[in-house]
Amino acid sequence: MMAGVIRADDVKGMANAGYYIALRLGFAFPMDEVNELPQGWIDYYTAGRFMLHDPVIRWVYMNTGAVRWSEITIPDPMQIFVKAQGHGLRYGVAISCFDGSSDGQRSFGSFARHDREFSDTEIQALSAYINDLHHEKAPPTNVTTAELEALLMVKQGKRLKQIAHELGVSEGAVKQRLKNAKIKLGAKTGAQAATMASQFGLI
Amino acid sequence: MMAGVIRADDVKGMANAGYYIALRLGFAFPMDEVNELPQGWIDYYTAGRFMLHDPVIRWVYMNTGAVRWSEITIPDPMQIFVKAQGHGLRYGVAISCFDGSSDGQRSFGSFARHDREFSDTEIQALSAYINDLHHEKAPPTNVTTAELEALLMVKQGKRLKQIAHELGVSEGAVKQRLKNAKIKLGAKTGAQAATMASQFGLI
DNA sequence: TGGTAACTCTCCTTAATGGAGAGTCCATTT
DNA sequence: AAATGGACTCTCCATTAAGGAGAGTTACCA
Repeated sequence: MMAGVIRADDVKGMANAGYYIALRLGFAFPMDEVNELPQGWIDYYTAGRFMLHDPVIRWVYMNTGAVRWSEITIPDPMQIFVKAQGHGLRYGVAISCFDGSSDGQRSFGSFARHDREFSDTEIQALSAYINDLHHEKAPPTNVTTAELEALLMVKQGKRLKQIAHELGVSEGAVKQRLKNAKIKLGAKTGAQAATMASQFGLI
Repeated sequence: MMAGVIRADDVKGMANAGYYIALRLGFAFPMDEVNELPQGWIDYYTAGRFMLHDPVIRWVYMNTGAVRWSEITIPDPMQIFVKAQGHGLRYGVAISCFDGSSDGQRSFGSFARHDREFSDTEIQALSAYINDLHHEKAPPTNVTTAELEALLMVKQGKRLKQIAHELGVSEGAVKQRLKNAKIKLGAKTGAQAATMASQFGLI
């Protein structure tokens, strides 16, 4: 039996009661998140501000690796696991991934099923998935200040002519900076480059 | 003495040891954040994963209004306040703002000084500032599905021609959708509209 | 039925993009 | 002290894409 590479579609099938992924958690909050939990649970959780009390959150902050919800020993005074069951989130696995090399950023996911525990194979596949996403979202480090400066101004809705004027360089220079930025970010358009840099927290 | 309207520049002077603002915290994480804390503290805080233990964070999650750090009674087993002092964050105020009307989103800020406590007037001004930002960041609700669909594809680096083809409409139609989206978002260019929609969590 | 709002389209102007090439500033070699 | 290579910056030009003004088409609601 092989784990194989899995994609977003496979995850939906595997976590049939929903899942949540937070990518590149830094100082306090992540760079990106994927929330495929049931809307009812999202609303209830939000209104109740459960995050700080959620044993899953506490576990992923403190640990690295994977654990079934049923194996988490952190106290649950607010009965969040019980409340989650009411929304179909009965069995689950929490996965936390930490890239020692980077600036302390970690990513985690919490996946839920309503019918049975996750198998070891599934947990392995999901761990690999989180790990992949974590590395995919690693921001490029070679984008120069001049390039980011131009990207920021694009994000702010400025035109190339205006950017050139404000920076005191030619329009051609601005174009080149944006062209370089696009290559480094792997973006096809200026709009995509600006949103990517924004999500990476570069600008 | 008047509180008056304050801007980002004024905040830097008022919180002379740094500040942190999280805007529109929903399910777990905020839509936007401003981090003007000292880099040394950011690194230490990140590496130590203090967030879940930080009495300030716990306070702003549970309460609405403003409180001086010295008045917070939540236990601080990890001595985060003491550790913060080593980075110049000696006196502080936490401000939490909740807009009952919206979908449970709240915003908060934590501001620090190294020399003295914040005055009531300052706290009032900072509260107003957070409140303003909170309302400024309220996502528009009138952007249509078709418009968001087009914005998403712009964000993904697609060209108008390709978007039109994939959606089965004319290129002019796509332009019109983007124009409407820009008006509703208050954006000057498609790039700005896409990044704004992205930060609002609309796409 | 007149008003309004979303969507659609065309025509024209202006802006962005991509390719090829060249000068500048460094740090590393020769 | 050249020479080399790399990263960055800038120019020019041809092509393509985006933006703006205006008007037509549904469809729905008062």
